[in-house]
Parts: sequence; C-alpha cells; structure tokens
Amino acid sequence: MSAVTSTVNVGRPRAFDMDTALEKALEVFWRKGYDGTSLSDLTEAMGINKPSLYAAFGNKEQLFLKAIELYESRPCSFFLPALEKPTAYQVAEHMLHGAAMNMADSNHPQGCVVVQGALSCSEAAASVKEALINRRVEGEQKLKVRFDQAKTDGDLPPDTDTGVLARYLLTVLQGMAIQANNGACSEQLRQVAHMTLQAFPRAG
Amino acid sequence: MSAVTSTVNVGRPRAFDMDTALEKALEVFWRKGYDGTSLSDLTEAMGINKPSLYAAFGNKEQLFLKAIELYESRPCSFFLPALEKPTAYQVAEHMLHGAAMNMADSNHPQGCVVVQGALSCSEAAASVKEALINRRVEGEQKLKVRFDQAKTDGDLPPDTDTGVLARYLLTVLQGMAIQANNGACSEQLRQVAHMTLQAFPRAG
DNA sequence: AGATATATGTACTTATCGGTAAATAACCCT
DNA sequence: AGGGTTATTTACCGATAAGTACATATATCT
Repeated sequence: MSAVTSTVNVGRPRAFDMDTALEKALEVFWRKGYDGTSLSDLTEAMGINKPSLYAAFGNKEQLFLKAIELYESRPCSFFLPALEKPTAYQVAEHMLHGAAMNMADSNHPQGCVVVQGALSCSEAAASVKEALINRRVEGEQKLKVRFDQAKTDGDLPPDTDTGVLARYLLTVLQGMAIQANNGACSEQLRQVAHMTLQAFPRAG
Repeated sequence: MSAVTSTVNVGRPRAFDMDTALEKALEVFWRKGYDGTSLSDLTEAMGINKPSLYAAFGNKEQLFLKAIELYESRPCSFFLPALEKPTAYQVAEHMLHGAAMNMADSNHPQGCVVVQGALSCSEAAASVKEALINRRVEGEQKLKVRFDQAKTDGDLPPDTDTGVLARYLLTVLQGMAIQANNGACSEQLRQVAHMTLQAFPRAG
C-alpha cells in the first residue's frame, strides 16, 4: 500500500473530462456571476449530473474557485505575461492592449470574471467575493513590485509613486471590464488604452 | 369626480414612509446586488411586510428600478452636477473628485449601484442589467455632448475626439467603483483621479 | 353611523435552491 | 469469475425563493 493517495486507475472511470467541464463552468460563472448561477445552470452546461459535480469539484463555492484558478492560468490570460515585458511602459502597454483584445472577445463572456463574478452579492457568496478582492489586490501589488523594479532599472523616473501608478492602471483595466459589459468593442477599448498611456511617465 | 386618478386621503393610510423605505431598499440592492438580494432582505431592511412592498412598489424588479432612480437623483449624486462646470477640465475634475469622495464613503455601501447592481446576473435579472447598461451608456453620451460643447467653447483642442475622452473618463469612474469595493479609501481614489487628469487635454 | 376604500399581518402557494442517499454500472486486480 | 473501488443515475431532502389570498384594521366620505 502506497503512502500517497492512490491515483491508479481503480474503480469506474470518469465519463467526462474535468478540464473541459471546468471550462464550461467558468463560462457560466463569468456570464451570470456566482449568485446568478444555479447548480442546474452548471450541470446543464457541463453535461453532468449533480452528484458527479459534487464528487469531482466539492461544491458550488469550490467549483467557482477552481474556475477562477483556471481563468487566471489560461493561455489567453494577459496579466502575468505582461509583467515580463522589459520596461514599465511596455508592461502597461501590453496589459492594456491585452485587456482591450480579451475583454471584448465575443468567443466568451465579456469583461473579467475576477471583477464581475461576485462584486455585489449575497451573504452566501461573501467568501468568494473576498477571494476575488484578494486576487485583484494581489494583482495590483504584483504590478507595484514590477514598477519598483522598473524604477531601479531606470525606466521610470525616480520620484514615481509606483503604488499610485499601479492603482491607476488597475483602475482603468477594471473599468474596461465594465465597458466591455456595456458592449464596447476591442477598438473602443484600445482607444481608452491609448489615452491611459498619455498619463504614463516616460523613461526618466 | 376628478378626471385624474384620485390621490385624496381615502382608505387606510400607509403606515410607513415610501421615500425612507426606498432608501433602505437602495442600500440593500447596492450592497448585495439584484440577484443577491432576497425579498426577506428587503422587507427586513424596509421594516414592512411583503404585501405592503408589493402594493407600494409593484415587485422586486420595479422596486429596484425605483431605487436606481432615487440613487441618481439624490443630493449627494455627483455626475449630473459636474456637467454644469464651466470648462471640460473642471467637469472631469469635479466628476473624478466627486467619485473619489462618494464611492469610498463609509456611510453607505462602497462603489456605485449602477455599476455593480447587476453586472453579471441570472436570466431573471437580464432586464435590470439592460436598464443599468443603458444608464451607463447614456451617462457616457451626456458627457460626450458636454465635451462637444467644450470644443465649440474653445476649452478643448479642436482635434479632440470627444467620444474617446468621455469613454476614457467613464472607464476610470467605473474602475473606481471596483477599487472602492476592493477597499480603497477616498485618498487613494483621489490619487487615481489626479493621474487620470494627466491624460486630459488642456485648453487649446 | 354606515358605506367605501386602502393598508396590514398571517399564512399560504408553487418553484427552485444547494446538497445528498442509495442503488446500479463500469472499471482494475487477483 | 469474483471482490474491491469509484462513477453515474434517479430520486429525494429541508430551506428558501418570489409572489399572493384572505381576513382584519384604519382611514375618509356621505
């Protein structure tokens, strides 16, 4: 008997693919929000029954959190990759243009599930709201750290308030999520991105 | 007998004040969103029973729409008053500073109910979501018209794209609603407002 | 005082919510 | 072939959702 939990192929095999089911769940949560999504919505979209959902993902809340993890780790995600760009300005540029492209993409719900998944919500959703707030605040913190690095790299003026700069950028990105929900297209978001960069300090 | 619907004091008088009850309803919808708010939440906050609510306000959806009307017409509202300022820059300035003050005010829920009342929502809330989108888009249109006026007034450069400028400003304002939900304070929002104005075209 | 009209509180309806018990089906290992 | 293990299906649970029927209370009008 092994010390770790057995992962060998014992028992009846799962009849659905967990990753694609999770993708489907993400899309529903994205479009309807946590409170607006019922288990029937989920099981219908995922093509499975409730006991399968509970066995595979725990419960509604855990499924939501796993869907958010998937959202942030997907290949089309733009936030973390943008942090890798060589200069602060390019980081901002790629982030804003990535958001303009992604948030208005009609291949999935508009906006950003981290913003709109549980913004105002019932008490039952309070913990997932908290989780989303943490994600947003952590993203802002990561961006600040990146800008701090840029300051020592010399591609931001030494008197730059990196906290304010990160917050400004995140504010626009989060606003773009609302704009996408309003029906704004990629080109319109790109124009906002361009204006946003007007306020960005150039290399000192 | 009068031609208009009788408004005389006939029948048992209402035992509660409709305006203060509507204020209470607004606060609940603001904090919990349309989907996240139950009738029990509403009746408890308003201090009335369900039949009184239905008799006075119609149903949940109509109550929500009336609460939104109240929200936009309240004295502490900042959007429409800002449009009256003499120059485009002052319009933007007052709007941004008003938002910074109002959205983080701890005397009521944080953010903006027009943004967060029904962003992602169930199909049951689709019509109120649509109503909120319309409000946001109309606000953007009003701001554009104001900036068009500013262009003829000469306090915006003649080559200004007023549509983009209005969309940029609304994007930041809507992003500030998310920031307020994240827990940002007025001072932090004011810093964002200041940065936003860096991108604003000065008098041509 | 009595008729009329409106508001209120209690109790109810139907539908759906998130979540689960229990029987059965499908796989691996010996 | 048979035992062990896990997934699936069906049917269900108590709680709560939005909304309402009905009897009663409180006002005005004649």
